[in-house]
Order: sequence, then C-alpha cells, then structure tokens
Amino acid sequence: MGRSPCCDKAHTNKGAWTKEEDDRLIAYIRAHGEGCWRSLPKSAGLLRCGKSCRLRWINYLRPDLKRGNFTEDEDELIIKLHSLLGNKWSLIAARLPGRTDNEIKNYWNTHIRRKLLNRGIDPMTHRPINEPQPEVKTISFATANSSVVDQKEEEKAVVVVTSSGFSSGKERCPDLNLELRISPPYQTQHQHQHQNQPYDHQILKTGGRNIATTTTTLCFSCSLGIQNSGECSCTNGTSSSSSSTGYDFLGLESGVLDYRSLEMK
DNA sequence: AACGTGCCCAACCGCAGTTGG
DNA sequence: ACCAACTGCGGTTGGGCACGT
Repeated sequence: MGRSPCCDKAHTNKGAWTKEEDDRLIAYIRAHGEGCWRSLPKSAGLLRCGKSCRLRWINYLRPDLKRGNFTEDEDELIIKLHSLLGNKWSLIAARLPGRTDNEIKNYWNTHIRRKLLNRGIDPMTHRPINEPQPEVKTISFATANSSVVDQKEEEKAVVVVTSSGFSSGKERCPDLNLELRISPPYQTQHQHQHQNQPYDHQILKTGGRNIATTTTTLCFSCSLGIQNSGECSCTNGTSSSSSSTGYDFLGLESGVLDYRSLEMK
C-alpha cells in the first residue's frame, strides 16, 4: 500500500507559474502567513499542489530573497560550508541570508563544481584530484556463505569507515557518514566563550509547530557537532581568537554571520 | 537565418522525518 | 506501537535561452 498522492494531480496545474498565480499566493500568505501547505491551494483558489506552492514561495516569492549573482565571498563561503556539510543545501542556505537551498544547489552544480575542478580540487571530497584516495576500511557483516546473499542485501550490511573526507556517494553504504554529525547545540561539557555573540531563548519552528528551546553561545564548528575539529575556535575557553591562527573561520569572529540563521526554518 | 549544442534554473518527484490521532 | 498526514529535503528533469557553426 503506497502513500496517497499529495494532491489530485488531474486537477492541478503544473509547470511555470503565471503572474496571477503568484499574486494569489503572495496575497494569501500575506493575509494568513506560511504553513498548512496542503490546504493552502484550495483556500487561496489555486489549482496547484501544496508542495508546489511551498516551493514557489520559498524559492521565488519570499520577500527576503536576495536576487542577483553570487559574490566571491559567497562562493568561498559555500565552498567552506560544503566541505563541512556536504550536500546539506538547506543548512548551507541557512548561512547565506537571502539565498535558497535550491538556488545554492543549482549554483553549486553549474558554477562552483567547475570552479573547483579547474583548481584541481575534487568537489565532492574537497581534496586535490590527484591525491591518493583516503584509506578505506571495510567492515563486512556478510556471512561466510554470502554466495546466497542477494548482492543488494550484502551491500546494506557493509560499513565503510574513511579516515577522513566525505563519502563519495559511490561508496558502499553511502547513507552512513561517520565523519560528520549534525546535532543540536552541544555545550554541557564544553564551554563556549564567544561573548560577543549572545544567544538566547529561541523559538524553533518545525513542521509548522513551534518548539521552545534554550540555547547558548557556541562557535560554528561546535554548532555542527564537530567540537574536536581543528576549526573549533572556542575549545576550553582558553583558545585564543581565531585571528591568532590567521583564520577567521566563516567570518564568525568578525560577527558577519549570525548563528541564529542556522536554526531550522 | 537555421540549426545544434550546452547552460541555467524553476519546478517536479520521491523519499525521509516528524507529528498527532 | 502503529499508521496516515504533513512537511521538508535532495536529486533530477526539462523548457528556455545564449552562443557557436
């Protein structure tokens, strides 16, 4: 039994949006706010699927969207964020005000990938293309009599551990990434000292529901759950500022970026 | 001018995660 | 605990456009 379709496809428009549809959607969201995407098309008098409305609003109609070309700074920020986050476009977009995940994804695939390749850097691993592949240790749970095991099932039972870098996507068990953890702010055993970035009680919105959270100040690396990475600029509260390393990671020290924007939309 | 090719990007699709009944 | 509904995400597609021949 499959999931029921999100909408009645026989009675919904597809393809490019018209000006009138845009106007209806904008007017409805201005009046009622975002959310309830499934019922929105009917309420707004649109012959569109709710997902389509949401996408149109988020990627194109939202008033806070930044239009125009990406700057060199944005390019470099995207590259750095991608090296940390991989293809987590929504997380990357959260660090680029006014940019959408779709926009960044497209930009990555059309511009930055090529740019990195021209630099001789593998856009997936962020390593030099001619550098030897990191050692891969494979732990197989396949039985000795694996000849009877379906190949696909066997592949599911393989854990790939890389010493560093991202999974290439072609590795076996690509959905298991032991290198990177995206986790809620972690601070109980780890003091964070960015006093110039006060962080307070926040409301997170997920799935249209509000969740109250209490958070504290932390650096970007730690916010990503990679406290022990070399990028962490707040370890033990004794580390000197990132400027001491000559590396203002992602502009945090300069206060250009605000951790708050990383919160879930 | 006509055609072919490649690029860009808006939109779609399918799946995963979350929530509430 | 289970399941359906809903939302959000990432990968992919395809129409339109620019450019070269």
